[in-house]
Amino acid sequence: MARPRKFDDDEVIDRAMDAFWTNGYFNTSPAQLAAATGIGKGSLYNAFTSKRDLFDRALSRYDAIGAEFAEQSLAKPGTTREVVAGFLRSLVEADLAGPVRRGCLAVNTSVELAGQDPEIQRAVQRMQQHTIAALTDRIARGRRDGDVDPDVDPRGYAEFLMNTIVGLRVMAKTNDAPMLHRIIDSAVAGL
Amino acid sequence: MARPRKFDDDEVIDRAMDAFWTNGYFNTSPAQLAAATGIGKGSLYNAFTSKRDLFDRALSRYDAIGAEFAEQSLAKPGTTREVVAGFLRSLVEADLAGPVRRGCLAVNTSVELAGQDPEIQRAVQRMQQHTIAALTDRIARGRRDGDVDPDVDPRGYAEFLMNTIVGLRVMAKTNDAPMLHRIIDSAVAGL
DNA sequence: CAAATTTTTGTCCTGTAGGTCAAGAAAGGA
DNA sequence: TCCTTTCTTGACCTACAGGACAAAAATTTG
Repeated sequence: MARPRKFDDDEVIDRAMDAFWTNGYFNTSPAQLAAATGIGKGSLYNAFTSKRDLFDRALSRYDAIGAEFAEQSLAKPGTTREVVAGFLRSLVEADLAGPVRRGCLAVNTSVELAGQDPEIQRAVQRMQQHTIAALTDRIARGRRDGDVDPDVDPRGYAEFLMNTIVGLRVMAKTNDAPMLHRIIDSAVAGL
Repeated sequence: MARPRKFDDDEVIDRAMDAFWTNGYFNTSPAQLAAATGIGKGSLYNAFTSKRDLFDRALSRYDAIGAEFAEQSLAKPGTTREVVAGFLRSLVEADLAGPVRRGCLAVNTSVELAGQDPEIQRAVQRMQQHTIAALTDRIARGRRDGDVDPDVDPRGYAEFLMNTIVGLRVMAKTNDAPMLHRIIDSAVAGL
């Protein structure tokens, strides 16, 4: 019927996500996106309407990856406190692993754009809700298992942990592993 | 001897700080800075070497303001838990008050630049240390007053609170007051 | 093979970022 | 009063952001 695409959309979105993640939205130019994805600027604008559209898709992709990771991580064996602490630690370790501290794309985006842009604000909210829901479920299960004090409100504690995670991913830009791990220990002490 | 400046440097820095705070570093142009400060672009570049230099000074100014606010706020009467909670609440309320959610300049800067720029990274660290020190002092005093459990490590808890604050100032971009206040309550429960 | 359709490449375009510079203006000193 | 010095204004400059578009290329259908 017509000439087929030479590239896979999802792969392009993945690479674009990396570029946005490392440099931020404003500081990533179409030229950089073309270089990062390996396709011409023209093809990019043909496949995706605009830089903003591509960014929106990259955010969705990030959401999907993050939601699955949380799911997997929280399904591991162990007490609630151990599992939750392990989840937070793995996030921090991922932050510290790379040569450049890119943090969390959702947090970066929230800081850079959510204050001005309601659509972005909603996207970030959705992502947070996914994590909060996963944490809530795991804590509720802990309560059923007798693993967590019945006084703990699963949803409330999950929101508190969400806030801790967001903090950690910013703090990871300027602090070392021991301090971050101490913070995690404090945060899960109530479980 | 020579023609004197028509403007006060500190006032210009204050207004520049506001512009950077609202729009971020990359997304604030020299033209905007000129408009925000009320002086010509040429004068700006005469008085300050570069956009970056002006930003550095704005950061210093922000640090000074923040440090004094923390000092004042934590010196208020009340139990340690009350005073600390009041401090966090006042930060959150400031975030929610404005028409545009600009968050915390230090956090914004950390997210936007600290990953790539070691100088910025150190500046952010300094600011965090000021807040951590103020919180540590207040908690230590609480322990002496018999107000705080002796098992609490002042410095460790201060670091944890610092992380909570950073989280809150990001979460304030996408969440409402009740949730943020619940998070604060959870965070001070260990005091 | 021709036609129709969609992609790719590369050129082109407008606006703005970030900054420079030359000219004139405002002070104090000789 | 004129000179020197520093400040201000505004024009100017180069590079790139973000995107539009035309022409050529690749595929399926008839």
